[in-house]
Amino acid sequence: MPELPEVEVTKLRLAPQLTGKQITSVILRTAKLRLPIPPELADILPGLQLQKIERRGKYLLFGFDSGWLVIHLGMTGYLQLLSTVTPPGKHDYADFVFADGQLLRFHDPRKFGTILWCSDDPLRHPLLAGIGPEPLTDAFNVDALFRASRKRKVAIKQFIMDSSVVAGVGNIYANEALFRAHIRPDRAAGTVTLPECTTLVATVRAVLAESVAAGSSYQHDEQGVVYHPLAFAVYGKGGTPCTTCGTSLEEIRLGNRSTVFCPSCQV
DNA sequence: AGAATTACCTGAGCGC
DNA sequence: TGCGCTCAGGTAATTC
Repeated sequence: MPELPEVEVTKLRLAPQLTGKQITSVILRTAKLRLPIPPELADILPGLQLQKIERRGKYLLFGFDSGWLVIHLGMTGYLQLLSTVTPPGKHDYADFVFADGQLLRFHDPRKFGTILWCSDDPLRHPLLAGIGPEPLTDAFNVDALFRASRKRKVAIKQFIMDSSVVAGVGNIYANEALFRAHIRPDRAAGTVTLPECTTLVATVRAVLAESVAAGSSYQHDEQGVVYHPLAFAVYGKGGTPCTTCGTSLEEIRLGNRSTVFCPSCQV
């Protein structure tokens, strides 16, 4: 569920609180995430000072002098920052305790998240090496998108959700970007024209950037998922009138993902 | 190679 | 009240 904006906002929230702080202890409560949490984290991290927090796609990268702590929030993960040590709840699977008493807690009911340790460049880790261009940089551009999509038969929505095509675009923002670009999500990627690719690059950037600026479209925390009521034009709104033309929004499934679009506005 | 499908996991919501 | 079912979806692995 956390997509790029949610991860970016998490980074922005944590960086001022934790940068420069030293980790004193690490508590791991399960190794059974989608990938096992490396148990040696509890030995490696204590004593290290957090230098910086970066993001690549939906991965958070916590930089230390001797390596990187890499965290992916999966579907239901979130990072809670507590000012004091408090008893863990049911799905609190990792605690990172800092010297000033702050506690960074990883919570993930569905266990789709990932925690890794990289002793060298995390961008070369197999899970990150194949990630496509960052959508909010020039690396994501019309030329690259157009070229990569030629002769591809997969639906354009699934195409832009492919992390090797562009980083960090999940189901929610794929729906929103295609609505704004007036492109039907079930079109074969190879049929999307150059002008349409131009528009799509712009709308992908726009929906992500707007969401980051708003502090993400939703927050997933101990209170559950909280959506900004007017944040989405189509996501979760199948059967309701299109905000542009009033036509009933259509809901289909693409690659087993809920897909909503306006059959009138999107061609 | 690319497309399609499945697995991983648990909570919420629903029909009965 | 509770059982069984479906859905939610990021990503990797598997199959065709």
